[in-house]
Amino acid sequence: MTRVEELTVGELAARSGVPASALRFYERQGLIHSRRTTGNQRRYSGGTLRRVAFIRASQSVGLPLSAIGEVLALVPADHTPTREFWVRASACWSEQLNERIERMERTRDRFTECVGCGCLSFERCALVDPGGLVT
Amino acid sequence: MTRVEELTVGELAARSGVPASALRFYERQGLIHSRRTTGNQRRYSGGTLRRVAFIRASQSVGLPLSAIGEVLALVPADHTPTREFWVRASACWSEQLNERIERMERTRDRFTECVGCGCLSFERCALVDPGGLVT
DNA sequence: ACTTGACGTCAACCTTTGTTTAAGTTCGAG
DNA sequence: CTCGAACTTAAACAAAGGTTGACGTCAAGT
Repeated sequence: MTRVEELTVGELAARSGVPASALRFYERQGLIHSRRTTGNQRRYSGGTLRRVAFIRASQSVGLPLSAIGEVLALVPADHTPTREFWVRASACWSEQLNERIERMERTRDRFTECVGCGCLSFERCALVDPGGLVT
Repeated sequence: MTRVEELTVGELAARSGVPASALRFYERQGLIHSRRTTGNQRRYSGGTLRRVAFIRASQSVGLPLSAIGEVLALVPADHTPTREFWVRASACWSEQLNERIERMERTRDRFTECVGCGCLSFERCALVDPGGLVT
């Protein structure tokens, strides 16, 4: 009977939907961790599933692995993280997401405005370097 | 006196704020076009400034050059594009932007919900593969 | 014990979006 | 005409985020 507590790469891959190659890559990058069997195979704790889900969710909104790694560094790898860890991590993301959403809304509006206003003068109109391009 | 009608790479770079290397790259990718002098130097039409602005604005919201190229293919390179071309291009972007904004809002809410609900079970909760991860 | 599928490492490769460098050519002001 | 600044190309390099392949080992079923 397989312990639910520990997963092989393959199992983690199957459960998380993330290719094993990517999981090994994440591990090389220090985003997830494993213990090794005597035969040098990886064994992931069940909590790793959560970490992986967090990684993919974060990626899906455009965050780079490096940023994700920084946040995950705050989440203990071994023992189950307290709720607070995830709350903090999420709060951090919400902020970033809100910023991005705002930026996109601004840009969308600018697009519409710029074309709609008839100026069509991209050189001087709001569309050009609205702060989003330079930043 | 310099014609405003034609720009060298350097001038286009200065005016658009985009490095000449990037402009040459865009040209290789077919996003912008130039005529060549007898000495094989590039000369851009004034309208290229608009195309470049469009490219950067589009990029700033995360659209890949390939997608931008497809839309720009609809905008005539030589004669000044009719207003309708830009309207169409913009409409296209608005749609995509709205989609992305919605996706991000959904993800943000899921984050909050997931952590807030106390389940913290990323395996089964809404955060995991909300459709945004697979798509 | 043997076979087979999953696992291990390492290096090479891929895509995107450019930048840098080297070596050589052209432009245009004086 | 001359001279420096600006231009040309091809190719190499970068960084992110992995994938693929080669080749070897481990573990589980029969």
